[in-house]
Amino acid sequence: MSQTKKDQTIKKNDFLETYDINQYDRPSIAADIAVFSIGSKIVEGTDYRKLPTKTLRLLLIRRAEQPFQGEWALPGGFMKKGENIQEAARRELKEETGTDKAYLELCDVFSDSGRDPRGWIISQSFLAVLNENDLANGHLEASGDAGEAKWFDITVRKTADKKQEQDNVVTCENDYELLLQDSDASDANEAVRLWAVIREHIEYRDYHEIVTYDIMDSQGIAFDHAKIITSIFNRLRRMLGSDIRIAFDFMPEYFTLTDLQEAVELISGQELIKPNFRRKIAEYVTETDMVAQNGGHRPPKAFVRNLDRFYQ
Amino acid sequence: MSQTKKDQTIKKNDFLETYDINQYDRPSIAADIAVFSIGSKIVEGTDYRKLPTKTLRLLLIRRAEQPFQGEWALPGGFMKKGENIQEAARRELKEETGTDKAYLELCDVFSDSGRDPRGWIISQSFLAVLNENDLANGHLEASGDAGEAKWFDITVRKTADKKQEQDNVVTCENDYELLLQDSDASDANEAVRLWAVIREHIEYRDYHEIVTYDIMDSQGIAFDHAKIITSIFNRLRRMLGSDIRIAFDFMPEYFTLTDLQEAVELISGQELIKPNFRRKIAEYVTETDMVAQNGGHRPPKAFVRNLDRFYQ
DNA sequence: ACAAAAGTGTTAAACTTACACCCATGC
DNA sequence: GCATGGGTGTAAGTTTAACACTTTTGT
Repeated sequence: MSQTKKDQTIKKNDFLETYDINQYDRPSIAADIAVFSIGSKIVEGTDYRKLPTKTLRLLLIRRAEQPFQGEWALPGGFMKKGENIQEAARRELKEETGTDKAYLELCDVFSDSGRDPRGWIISQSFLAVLNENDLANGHLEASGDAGEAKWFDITVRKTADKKQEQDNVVTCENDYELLLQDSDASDANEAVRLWAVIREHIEYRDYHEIVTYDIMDSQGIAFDHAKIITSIFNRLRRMLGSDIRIAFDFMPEYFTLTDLQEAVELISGQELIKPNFRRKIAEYVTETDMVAQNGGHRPPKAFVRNLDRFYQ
Repeated sequence: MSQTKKDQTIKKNDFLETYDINQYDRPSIAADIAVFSIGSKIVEGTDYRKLPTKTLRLLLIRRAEQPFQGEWALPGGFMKKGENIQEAARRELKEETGTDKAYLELCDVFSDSGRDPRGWIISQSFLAVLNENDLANGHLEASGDAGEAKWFDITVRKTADKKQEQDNVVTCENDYELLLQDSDASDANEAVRLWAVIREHIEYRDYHEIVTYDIMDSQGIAFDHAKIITSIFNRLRRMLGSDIRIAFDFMPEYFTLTDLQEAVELISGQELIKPNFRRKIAEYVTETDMVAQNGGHRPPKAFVRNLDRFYQ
């Protein structure tokens, strides 16, 4: 601060030897990943013509240890020295799913003090999107390290929506109900069912916004992960609004346009008009001469991504 | 991992007492902030009718200590126990600029090992936008802690643009020239002039993308901050494309539509057609009965933000 | 035959883009 | 008077949105 000219001649190496990084308190860094996919519900005994119902799914891991033993958490783990946070996330994702074929993007950072009872732990949250055909053997395995892994049908519903202005400060409070249901349960009554209510609190003051999330209620979801899940889901929805390409990450190499449209509809929560949708994504896909066989109706053509137009 | 049923009955508190967070290596966390504003160049002796030329500016701090002593770095500092990363960033921003009236948003995380010679240090990078009228006394002060602070005119220019496809892997290499020039230099020859070439490397493999930045060349910019600056500038430009509201964060409470348009043009690097621009932003502004006085031409009306439409 | 889903064409409305023009001011 | 910037109108082109219709299949 008040260093003189003379002091500045200290050599770089001398400095590095006297600098002790351990004098400061430091947090642990975790990468937590919200892995989304789309799965189909096979319902027996329905009309042979009908396509299976699809659901948006989130991958969760049952915690084998304290804290939050037995509750469900996002897959993830601690960052190791020598790797960067993106590498840590990809390593964890591969450990849990066995695949590298996934979209992976850093989203937000959760660093409130007290968010983890084990100590000062910061979570770098990631959004991942994959197609379940790319899983190690086409399905999840007990990958060992973190306990049981399961897909959950995810529903996020806005239940309240409040806006008020006072003294040039605009405050919005949005409540979201997060519902997670065991995707593969044969008996609906026996299915694991997780639940949370999250309040998004947006404050616009002096023309800048501060967004915070609070957990109002939570059942069976470990740590502050209900917050993280809700915020990443909202981000996925927003992303889709400005760039349709994220929908393709749910698809396998060959896919039908109806599958793609269903993906967009599931994420956005809105039905789309088929011809309009097809015009919109036309430039991103290439028709193949293959057809899918899926029931008592005209077989749909299979498409692949049009890489040329896909990447700027 | 191979915990038995019996072990799982350990009580939460017992667990917490035996858990030693210090057994793991941990990084330090810094918040580094790219503070942008728009400033005017007062050129003496030009036509009395002409408006001052505006430039996009970035705030940098001259490092008083090793490492990188004498070079210029983003304002920022280490996160403290008991605050979250957003609070740390706002604290640092206030220390450097004296204001709370700034847009502040977490962008990316820079965590490559070896990025800081002092040890394992992760940078959480933030974008900040402010209007210089909101600075503590209308201008920067030697705020003490971190040394000399200065505004730099920032220019980012794409100098190369390569795209190739091989084995279903698309690779893009974009080179950017980053130029930073002392905003307040009276003599152009004596002005501090910082410079870097950054290569953005985008790899699309298995339908997911990995973006990395490399510093090809750098003059006078500390740490890997040339990377951070370039990536945040690109983010600001992209943001503006999808949401015009960020442009308002450069404005004071009362502003003219020409000032607003100039802000958008400076960030996007593109000239806009006045009537079209005005139609686009019409819903975000409210006309006042005040006028600005700025030279030998029709005085422009002053506008304020239309808060109602501004926030959803 | 029929229900389900695949796939295409048409039109009106909304928005974007480009350009042309007039107005008010200080010197 | 004139150069500079403030401010508005209009028409063509493009995109979006809604709807109606035909085609193909397995049982």
